[in-house]
Amino acid sequence: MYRSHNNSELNKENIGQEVTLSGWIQKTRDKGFMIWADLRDRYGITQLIFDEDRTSKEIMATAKSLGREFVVTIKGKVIAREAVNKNIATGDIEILVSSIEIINESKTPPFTIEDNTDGGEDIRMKYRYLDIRRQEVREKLIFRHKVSLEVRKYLSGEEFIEVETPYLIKSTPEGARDFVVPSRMNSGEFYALPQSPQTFKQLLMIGGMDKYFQIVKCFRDEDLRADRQPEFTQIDCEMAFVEQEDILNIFENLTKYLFKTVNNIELQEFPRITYDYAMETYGNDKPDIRFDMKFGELNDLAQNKGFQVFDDQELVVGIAVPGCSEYSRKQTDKLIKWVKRPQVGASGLIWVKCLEDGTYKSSVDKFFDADALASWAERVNAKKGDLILVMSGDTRKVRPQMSALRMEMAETLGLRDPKVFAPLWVVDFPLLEWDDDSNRYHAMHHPFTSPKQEDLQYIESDPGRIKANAYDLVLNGNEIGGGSIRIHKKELQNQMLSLLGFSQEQAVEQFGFLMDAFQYGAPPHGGIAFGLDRLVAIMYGQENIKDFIAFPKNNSGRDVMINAPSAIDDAQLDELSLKVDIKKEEA
RNA sequence: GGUCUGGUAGUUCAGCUGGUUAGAAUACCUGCCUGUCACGCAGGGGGUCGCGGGUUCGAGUCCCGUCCAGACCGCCA
Repeated sequence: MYRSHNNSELNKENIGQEVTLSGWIQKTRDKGFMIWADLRDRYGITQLIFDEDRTSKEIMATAKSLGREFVVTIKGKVIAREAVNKNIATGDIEILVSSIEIINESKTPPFTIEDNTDGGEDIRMKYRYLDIRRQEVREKLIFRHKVSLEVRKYLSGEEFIEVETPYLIKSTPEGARDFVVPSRMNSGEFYALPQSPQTFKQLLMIGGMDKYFQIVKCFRDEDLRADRQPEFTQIDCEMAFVEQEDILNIFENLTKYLFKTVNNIELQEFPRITYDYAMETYGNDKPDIRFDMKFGELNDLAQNKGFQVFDDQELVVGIAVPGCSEYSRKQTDKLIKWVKRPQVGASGLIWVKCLEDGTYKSSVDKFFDADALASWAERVNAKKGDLILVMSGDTRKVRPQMSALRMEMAETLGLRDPKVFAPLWVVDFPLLEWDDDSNRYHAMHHPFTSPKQEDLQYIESDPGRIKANAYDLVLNGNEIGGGSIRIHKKELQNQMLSLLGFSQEQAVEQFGFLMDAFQYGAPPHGGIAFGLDRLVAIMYGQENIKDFIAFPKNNSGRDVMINAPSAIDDAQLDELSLKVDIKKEEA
């Protein structure tokens, strides 16, 4: 037998009992006459004691030889500690060891297995199995498990059915790049891994499943970020006979339920704003509304007053940064430098200090008098003590730039409190998005999103102004879910695909199966998908999703532990009828 | 594809304006220690300064290239 108890459950009640425990040696404290060892498993830590008077010489010698991360099984008696430790659950007791077996020795780990580990990200990923022994990582994985479990409970309670959909599917040109898998039995042909189970869940609706969900891996071969992995998990949902309102309600309730059961937080009703409002007010379709700093458009107040920088620009926009009117020249210069970085790409930044005495000081005092500056202050809702920051230029450039600045200021001012949760719905997304590179419209959400009925009239004349029945759930500046009401008629789907530049043949080749299915009584339907990794990370108060994934990939899509991806041998290539021809640039 | 930051002991980092034998903490090893729990004390071992080239009397430090890691922009229907 390896254990009668785990390492967190013994306490005063157990004093006198003979127990068997197993685990890893966290640390030994050798005082010569007495040796303590912390025995760790996933539940906690129990202190073992060996001492000259009560422990045999042989066991004493074994105790001296214990190293970090040795796996041992011990038998012993639960005794009261002379000096208790209030910091751990088992702090009242210790185990006087009567026998010990070293099950497996361990090399000295490359980093310490502690909450404040000395290991950097690099080394921890290479030895991820050691990293997972740390309480911090373990807790995050358990937290994720709890969220998944509650999702399944809630949706099952609402009569959703979890159905698995295939991973080996068909590559499509729309959207992200596909990961492809060569087929041995069909030489020269490839499967693609799903970017989402989108068409399958729609087919399930046509199949009458009515309410479907799946906690499912999705794959996208695009560049990565702190909150983006090439394989990631979605809570994928679809419902038939519903309107947008039904979906928003159910999944708002799911979100509230998760926060209640997992975080013990009661969320209020989620605000709903339109995409257009989000862009005008926050310059961004996933606004962080934990703080204010709403955009104020200043065109009418600031243009044609002799300041050439503003004149003839499409947009002049400002925000009021709270409590920063005392910024020094050095600090404002730093901000100007920051917005000029290539990542932001602004051409400049104007500042106005709203001083406590009611006067203004600005970088454009030559061009604007106090009355003018006061009118700006009113427009951007600036109070005494605030710092107004203003940028100008093309709307589609300035908005994201100002948005980046808004987030940066919030970050510096500590307004992005990870323990505060501000969810909202962004609705009425545009159906299409013009792409200069390919010189055509792209679906903003995906090609199956239904246009709003009242905008169908623009489908020939001005497709760009069509709004969609599409919505995102945004939490603290992150998109954590997105969905839409889908098209369920063949004709409209065809029209949509042709808007996206598909020829009739391509449309049939790519999505003929779906449009065929629409002809056999497709019900109206719609759905949503949540990014589970991101949701879990944010609920936990973090934005980096790596620690919530047991074995994540690094920035370049590599698994540094197993060293994947890697080359495959010629025999394997032969079977797949593949030849690898890596082009190397000639010097 | 691009921008920025970093790469020095097992690990995390410091190392200025180029100058003698490259440091700290921690981890590791040895000894001591009668209640430790971040134990303490004394001692010890441990370095291809990512790699290649260049400038220089002299390079961890400056320059060029390259690889790796991280954050971001593009990209992510």
